[in-house]
Amino acid sequence: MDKVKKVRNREIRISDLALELGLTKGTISRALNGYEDISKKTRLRVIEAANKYGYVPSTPARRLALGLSETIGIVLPKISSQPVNTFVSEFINSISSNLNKYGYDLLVHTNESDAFEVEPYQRLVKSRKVDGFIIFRTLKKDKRVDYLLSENFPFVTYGRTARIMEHDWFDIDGEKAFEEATSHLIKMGHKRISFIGGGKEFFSAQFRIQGFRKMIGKSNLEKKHCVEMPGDLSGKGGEIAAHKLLEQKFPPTAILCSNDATALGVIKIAKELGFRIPEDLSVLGYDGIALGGYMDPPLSTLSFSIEECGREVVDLLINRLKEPKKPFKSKIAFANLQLRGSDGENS
Amino acid sequence: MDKVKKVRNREIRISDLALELGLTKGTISRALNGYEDISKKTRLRVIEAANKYGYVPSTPARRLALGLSETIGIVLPKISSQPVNTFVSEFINSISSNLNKYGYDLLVHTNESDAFEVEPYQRLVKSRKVDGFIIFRTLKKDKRVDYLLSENFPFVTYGRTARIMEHDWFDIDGEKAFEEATSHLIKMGHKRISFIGGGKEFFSAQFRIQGFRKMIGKSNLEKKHCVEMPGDLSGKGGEIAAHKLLEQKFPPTAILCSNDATALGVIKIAKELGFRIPEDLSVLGYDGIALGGYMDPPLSTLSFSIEECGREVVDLLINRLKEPKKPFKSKIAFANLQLRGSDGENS
DNA sequence: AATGTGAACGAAACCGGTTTCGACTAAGAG
DNA sequence: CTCTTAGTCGAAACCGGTTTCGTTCACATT
Repeated sequence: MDKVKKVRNREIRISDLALELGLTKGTISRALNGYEDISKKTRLRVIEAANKYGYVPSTPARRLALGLSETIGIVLPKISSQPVNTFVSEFINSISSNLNKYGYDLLVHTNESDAFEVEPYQRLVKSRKVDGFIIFRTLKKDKRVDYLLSENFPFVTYGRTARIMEHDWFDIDGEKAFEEATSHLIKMGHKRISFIGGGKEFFSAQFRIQGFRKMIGKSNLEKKHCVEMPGDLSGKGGEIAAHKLLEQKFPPTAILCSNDATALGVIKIAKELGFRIPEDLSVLGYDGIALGGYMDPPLSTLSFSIEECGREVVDLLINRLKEPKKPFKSKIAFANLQLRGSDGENS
Repeated sequence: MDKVKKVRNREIRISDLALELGLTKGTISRALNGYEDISKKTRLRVIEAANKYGYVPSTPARRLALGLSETIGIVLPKISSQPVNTFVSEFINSISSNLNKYGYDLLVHTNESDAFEVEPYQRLVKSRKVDGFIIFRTLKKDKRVDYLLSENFPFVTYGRTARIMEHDWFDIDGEKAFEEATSHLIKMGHKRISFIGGGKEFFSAQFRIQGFRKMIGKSNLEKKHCVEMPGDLSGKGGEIAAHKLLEQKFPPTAILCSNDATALGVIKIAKELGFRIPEDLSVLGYDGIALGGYMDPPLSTLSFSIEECGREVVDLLINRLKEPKKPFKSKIAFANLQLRGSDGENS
């Protein structure tokens, strides 16, 4: 691979500034970085000159000298996995915006193979391109977490893992969310409530199904009519599960889905099979994607703030970088039942 | 702001390797970078040792020495602008994946104020954090383009600008797309076809409306029944425009929308007003978002490959970096009419 | 045997910052 | 009028690579 020609930039360097002011670069550097041993007079002189000439320190040079990259890495799965969701873009948006506040940059890397491979993380660690990671879509046994822990490399997860006590994390309380959703459906008089899960590999799937089971268990509904179906968090997965559920002799009157995409698939098939929504069938999703509001009927869902997710993980990670020794922190946020129209009373 | 403590990494450095092998770091460097003046024997010895010890060059050091950041920047608008679309995440996914092939990283920055401000670009240029930019959602008169051209800084746009001959760009042929869509509707027997535009600030809006006008002009339809409405590329904008269009004495029998979000808003209002789709009203969108397929009826749209968009802009930019003097290149791709169910014959 | 040649590597400068340490100066203390 | 001391700044090392230039040595040449 032929090299990119280097075009030394004509940007002003610290030595230019030093020459101009008759100082040494060490002094310039300390003046700009607020050291106490620089007189107020020269500090002001330096700052003024820096502004005048538009001096901005060379990031590569700073990074080398400081031994820091001031960059956080995030590894995305290949898009194919969830093309239906705006989560990733909103999450990245929030993360980068919040990182910028702290003077950090966001490096986005796309995984070529599997989203959970360790390899891209290794490369980024060894090449010293990032100071920390944000990991999302966590697994219970997560190799990425294992690797970074073994390297003692800073990171935070969005989502819990089996090693919850050994790292910082932020998560939405999926269990509680599905408890709420389930009891809402029970209150609405539904007797046959089904659940479509998804992404069993994700730890989050367990919490969601637990919430469902817990409330079904507490109720006096007939368990055999409250079926749990597997899914894959895609619209297609919802379609398949819906076929199986709705073609039963006693089909559910309400279906709780692990995410909105699944719910959309369910609604599609339900309509094809002649179910009216919400009269014959209530459908609840999870994610709160904006497009759900434009469905017919508008999708009822559990929504949460992605902006908050980004902000929280960034705060946790920055604190970790600042104080590596501090005990690990975690935070849980809640999803809100957003009833828009795809759910109703059981008649 | 207190500084992050520096934890000098225990990663192996080039000097460690040099010591270990009894060579100098210059020799190690040249051996690993394929210089001709290193004997095959030592080259192999060096490579072997590098693998054995897991040596990976420090990126900050390389970047400083090379005067390159090997990083491409992209500045995202604050999410509020288009929460309905998966474009951004797919685009980023494709870009980062394609950049990785060339050994480049992707730096994602989020604009705090306006998407079209120059300021974040300036900061990234002056701090030497990136070697080039990918700009999207271009304006006809684009300050970002003006700035980067004035600095002679490499970039490529996704979307055309007024200074089309002065930079590399990739775009979808919006004019042709809307020509096709319009003539499709004409062929289906529609006599009253309306258009809802959007994002007038974007250059792309002009091409789309031009395509519409051109085909309406060529036809013998009554122009007064082929209304053009403004929009803002949001669902809300579609709703507002739909109200105005459909509450006319002679409402359109087909509405062509500048994007899918708008089309969803239109469909929502149309249904509320009692229009059956597609029997009473055909609606066409643009973008090809996956979720459109789950609408009722599934949204007909003009779709294109976002992966391709990412790949093309990356190729253009990398070539520019490799050969800064070459004449500018551009490429146009086409959108495909994807008829899913929201359009039909005019009865 | 002296000279020329090319292959292979070492030495050192350089990239542009940061940080430690020491020197100088002026003011305050005795 | 010396001696400290604090306040300022310069000098230089350092971060970890890359690259230029020159040296060394083996070997072929005459």
